[in-house]
Order: sequence, then C-alpha cells, then structure tokens
Amino acid sequence: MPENPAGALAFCSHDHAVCTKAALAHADHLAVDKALRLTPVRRRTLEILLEAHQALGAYDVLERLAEDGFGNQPPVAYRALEFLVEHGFAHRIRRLNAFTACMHPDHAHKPVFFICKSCAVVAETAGTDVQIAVEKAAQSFGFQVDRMNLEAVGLCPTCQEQAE
Amino acid sequence: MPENPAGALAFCSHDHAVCTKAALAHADHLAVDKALRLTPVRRRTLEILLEAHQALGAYDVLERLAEDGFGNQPPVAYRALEFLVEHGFAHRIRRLNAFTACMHPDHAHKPVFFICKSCAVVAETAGTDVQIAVEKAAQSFGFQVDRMNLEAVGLCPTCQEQAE
DNA sequence: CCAGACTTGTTATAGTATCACATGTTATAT
DNA sequence: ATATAACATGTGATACTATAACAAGTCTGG
Repeated sequence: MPENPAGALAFCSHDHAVCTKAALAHADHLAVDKALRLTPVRRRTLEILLEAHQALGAYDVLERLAEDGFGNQPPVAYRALEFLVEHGFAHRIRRLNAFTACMHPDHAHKPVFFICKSCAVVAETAGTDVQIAVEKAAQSFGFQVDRMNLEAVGLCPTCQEQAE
Repeated sequence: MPENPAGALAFCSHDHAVCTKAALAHADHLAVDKALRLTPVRRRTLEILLEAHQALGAYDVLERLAEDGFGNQPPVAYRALEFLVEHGFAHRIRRLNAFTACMHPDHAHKPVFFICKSCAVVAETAGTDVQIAVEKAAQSFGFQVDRMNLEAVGLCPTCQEQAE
C-alpha cells in the first residue's frame, strides 16, 4: 500500500475492505474501553461511512440505514452521527454538509481536511503543525481553544494530472 | 485602543463607528482599483456586516436589507454575500451558518476564526503560520490548496474571567 | 423488581440555500 | 447614438439541512 508522509490515505490506492474492517474492530475495542454504547444503529452508521469511504450527507446515511431496517426519519441519522463525532469515530465537514469516518481514531486530534474540488475526495490528516500554530496564535490573545477543524479546498494529485 | 499581537480586534474594545467607516472607505477604493461593481445592495450588505460587528446569518442580513427597501427574498442576500466573500470583503463561517466582514481586507489571506462558545463573538486573524503549516502538509502529498479556512471554538478571554 | 438514565422511533417544523425566469442596468463596440 | 452582450436585481417556488418534542422501548444499578 502506498504511503505518504502526512497520512492522507484517501489520495492513495488501498484496500477499502481491509481498512474498513480494521476501523470497525478498533471502534469495538474503544467502545468497550470507554464504556460507550456502540449500538447497532451507531455501529452500522460508522460502517456506512467507512464503506462509502467518502464524505456522506446525513440524508445519504439515513437512506442506507432505512434500507437496513432502521428508522427513516432524519433524527435517526443525525443522532447516530452526532454520537460518532462526539466520541471521535467520525468528523463533520461543514463545507460539504457531510460526515466522514475518522482516519486516525486512535488518538485525539484536530482534523485537517483536504477537499478536492474536482473529484470531491476528502483526505484527513492529523495536522499537528497546524494545531501548534493555532494554539500559539490563540495564546497570544488569551483564547482557550476547545476544538477546531480546518477545511482546505483545492486539487488532489490525481485531478492535477488530468488537468494538465 | 488596546491591541493584541495577532490582531484579534474582536476581543478588544474599540470604536466600531470608526472601523466601520474606514472599512467601507477602503472597500470603495478597492472596488475602483479592481473595477468591481460595489452596487448599493452589495455596499449596504457590507455595511450591515460591519455595523453588526459580529457574524450574521443570511436571513438576518436579508431582513435588514428589506428594511432599506431592497428585495426581501433569500437570493438577494445570498448573492450580495457571495460577491463580498468572492472578493475578500467578507468571510463565511460554516460552523455558524453565518457571514462576517473581513477584518484584514487589505491583503489576501486564509482566515482563521476564533469563536467563543459562550458569548459567540468571532475574532479573525490572518493566521500566516497556520497557512504555512497547511501548505507544507499539502505539498507532502501533492495537494494544491486553493482556499482554506479554520474555525476554532473555545472561550474568549472575557468569558474565561467570568467563568472563574 | 424498580427507578432513572439512556436510546430509538415518529411527527412536525424550523432554518439554510439554490433554481429558474423575468426585468432592468451597465459597459463596449460598432 | 444604438445595438448587443454581460452583468445585476427582483420574485416565486422549491430543495436541502437540521432540530424540537414527545412516546415507547431498553439497559443498568440499587
């Protein structure tokens, strides 16, 4: 599997089935450790995000959940997604009104997203340097940062090649 | 007027009327220089954002525009706001579904917002260090950044004091 | 077993954003 | 000066996103 320094997995070819399964197993463990209730809807929601392997709107998720016999009203999806975000299994991408499975659930982090404006693929990095820069700026005027996320829009490597 | 290193004006007391007037004058100049059509609706929209001196939803802006005799349908506000954002006079804050006048319109920049979760005040900084960190990460896997913005949520200095 | 906290389902509704078309305005080139 | 193209505005309709509120079921600890 090709790698890149920042861990932007989305821009590399890899076996989705494998990473999906691993992520789910990891979530199961984490849920036990933290005494979280990763119920069927919630687990299935995470699975849906992982399988899609791209950002999904709440209504996309809802549709898939309904197909599996869960409720088909918006709160069903929003609640499950909220739970996943709250506990670090997923992130919300405001610019896209969408949600995506977290690619680094093993450690707390402030996500940095790179969104390709051409193919809409979203890559997530842990963005440690970015976080440090923000904390530094915040400190300079006494702001206490709770959570943050950064959304960058541009062209992914693949789409750049095609544009040439 | 108190200053702070990162230029987070929102967290300092200052004379709104003065900075509003200055920003509008600056916008007028810029519009002439760049041959932009800062029409009455657009100019008034910017003025509304500046006067409010906080992030406003599109429908808040629309309401004020309607009071001044402009159209009262959503596209009126969205189009004016889109123009302002497009040309750097304002920014969009996705997390709040809101818009705010740009505090550093004199130079192109990628905005970094600090949003107080208690009093909802939004401060904008130019975030140069942040931008550099992001560009660096992007380069490492060949992503070409077009635009970006960062939204950090937390507690502003004033609200921290009150919490103690 | 019971009480309380949490989870899910459902109805209804609120809030945000865009489409499409008609009309009017501005800039440019003949 | 006028025709034309590009841009701007007004308006109605509608699509998309998100939450409130309540009822019913489920898990947990005393």
